[in-house]
Amino acid sequence: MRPTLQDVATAVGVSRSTVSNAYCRPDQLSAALRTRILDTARQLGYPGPNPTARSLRRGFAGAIGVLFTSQLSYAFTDPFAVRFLAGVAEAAERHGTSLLLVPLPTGATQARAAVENAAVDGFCVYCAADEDWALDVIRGRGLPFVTTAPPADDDAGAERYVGIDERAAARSVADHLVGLGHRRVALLADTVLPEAPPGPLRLAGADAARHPTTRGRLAGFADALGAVGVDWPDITLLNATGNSRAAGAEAVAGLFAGDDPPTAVLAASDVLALGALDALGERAATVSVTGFDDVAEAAAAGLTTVRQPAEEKGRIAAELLLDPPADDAAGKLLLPTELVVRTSTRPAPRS
Amino acid sequence: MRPTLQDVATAVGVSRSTVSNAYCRPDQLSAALRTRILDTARQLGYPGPNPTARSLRRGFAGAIGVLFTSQLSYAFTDPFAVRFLAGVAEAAERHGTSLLLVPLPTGATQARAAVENAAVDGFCVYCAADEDWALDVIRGRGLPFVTTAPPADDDAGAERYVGIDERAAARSVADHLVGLGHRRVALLADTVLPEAPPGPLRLAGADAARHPTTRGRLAGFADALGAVGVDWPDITLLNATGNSRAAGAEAVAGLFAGDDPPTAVLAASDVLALGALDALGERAATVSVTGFDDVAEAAAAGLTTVRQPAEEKGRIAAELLLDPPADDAAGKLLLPTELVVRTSTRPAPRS
DNA sequence: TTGAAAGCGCTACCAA
DNA sequence: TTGGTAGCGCTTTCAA
Repeated sequence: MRPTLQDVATAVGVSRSTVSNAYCRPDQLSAALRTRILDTARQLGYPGPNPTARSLRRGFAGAIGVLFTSQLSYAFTDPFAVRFLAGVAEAAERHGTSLLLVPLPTGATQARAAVENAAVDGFCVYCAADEDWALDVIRGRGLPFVTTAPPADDDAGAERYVGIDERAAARSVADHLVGLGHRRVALLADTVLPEAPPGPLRLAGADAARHPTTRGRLAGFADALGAVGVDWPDITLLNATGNSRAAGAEAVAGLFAGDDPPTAVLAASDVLALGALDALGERAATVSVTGFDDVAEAAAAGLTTVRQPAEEKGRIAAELLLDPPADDAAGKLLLPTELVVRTSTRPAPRS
Repeated sequence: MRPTLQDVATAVGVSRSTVSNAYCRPDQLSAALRTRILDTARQLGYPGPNPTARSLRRGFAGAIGVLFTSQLSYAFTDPFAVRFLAGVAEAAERHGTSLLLVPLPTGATQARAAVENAAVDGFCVYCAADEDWALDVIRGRGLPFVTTAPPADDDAGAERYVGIDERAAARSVADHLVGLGHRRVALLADTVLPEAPPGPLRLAGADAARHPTTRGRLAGFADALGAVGVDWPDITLLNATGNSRAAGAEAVAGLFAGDDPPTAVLAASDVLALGALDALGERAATVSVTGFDDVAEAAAAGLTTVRQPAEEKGRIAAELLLDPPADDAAGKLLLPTELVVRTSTRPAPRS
């Protein structure tokens, strides 16, 4: 049996409180006694106060939870998510707080349970204004949380978030393409509808997309095209079955075989855009492609994209959680984005 | 005040045990009573059993700790570490276990405390055969752990690890380079000695390097060179101040300005190798460079390297922890590696 | 099918 | 400076 604090107390011949003080309030006892206690503890093989018992008693866990909409192991394949996480880690590090990454099982009940059972003091919820159930569970637990997007309904009062203006940002790349004369354009996004197959997809409008981030970006793309008279029904929408390079390539495959193919592809993420470039191969020299996020690979590939501050988003999210601003409005942040023009976009060919 | 299980019990007019059963042993009470309890709980706003209290009582945390030698936020900038983490996450996901990422503060005492206070059932210790103190703390707590390298001292009995044969793997790239006729070679590694400045560094031998992984790789490089009569004192060793592209570039800068520069650079990681290529610029066409790990960027850069299975390493580490093999030897794994020859290596120029 | 009792290991208050 | 007391919120025997 592993010795407990009580065992140490008995061995030294003092009370539990004193042993406890030896560990967490050195100033509450004489140095001599403290040394004696710590020595005895070492001899007995007492590993120090049990973290769980301490958490229970103290009333906090010393960790914050991080929730990803997608499978956790997928999150690590998404360069933007990883940079977000790096930012969160940086803030947590400074605060001496640990990070609990909670995988969400597929079943609804089990996923709920995972959030209910996380021993944390709060949550960073990545990219999930959509996962209302998770936010409900967190609220139910009375825990603070920060999301990476404004709440879908504005009635949700005093929430905290750090996001970007998805729609305006998307519009900025789309405007760039439109300015280059592109009119026949394909939009590329992932998991537009839950079970949609890869490739062209009919959708009533940007609003019909499943994921709020996707909705915002598609709407921004559509805004720019609408401004020059290209309306939603005339825009090709391509669905990718995941936010990965391979899925991006798959979604685009075959599109350029038909006649009158698009002159440009507006992707909802860099990863998808890079996949599109993969699929285009030689044709990439004539078709314009844009991304979103400005991940590291984008620069190397010469991808025109919208930069959003990834690490900063994570850092701020964690800070908002770890020391909440007194001012309510200060907890609602939209970070700036920036259009980054590289070589993957060029004037539309005269037709 | 947040309601507790007791409050629900009182409200329904049953005992705490029954409410507890309603949550974790549905078969122990009638469906009707259970429904009544759950409904009342909802009305009262009871969020379900407190995870910490449950952990204390049940005696396990439902999470495994992940420890990185370097700063946690740095780990996310290292593509190999991220892939390792993805593997760990995959296994954890399947097991319904969370991942506690524990940042290690700089102070020795505080770093110890961080490991002591982690509410976890075991640890995956990434790349830290060196961090003996951490392993000691973990052992002291009586927790199981898995490392990514064999223990430095073999007397450490029943440990579990999943690593590679660093020395043999390193020798395989170095042999390739030697086979191409290279004799004037620079080795590039990071943090060879704790406070060493960037650039050329005198070292008594590969064994003198601080980090065990680095020791293994440098030794492997030296083996191959030694076999053709190039001995340690004649090998240039370059120190990088971190495992990053920038640090790799910095370490190499200036090396090729002198006369009789090396014809090849053997780097201890892909990231460093890519940095070296950055620094070489045009000269990269004449100098051969090799990496280690085979991260995603390596392929795009045409980097000759040694591939090791990153995700698998993580996955296996977590599995070794989550369901330990009965057989002791089955917990000690060296995974295969593979030399991947690309375009960054070519025959040495005749001099 | 339900309940009473007995802690899990610790910390914080207050009194000595 | 030290110790006693009183729980933190829960689960799990075991007996009814």
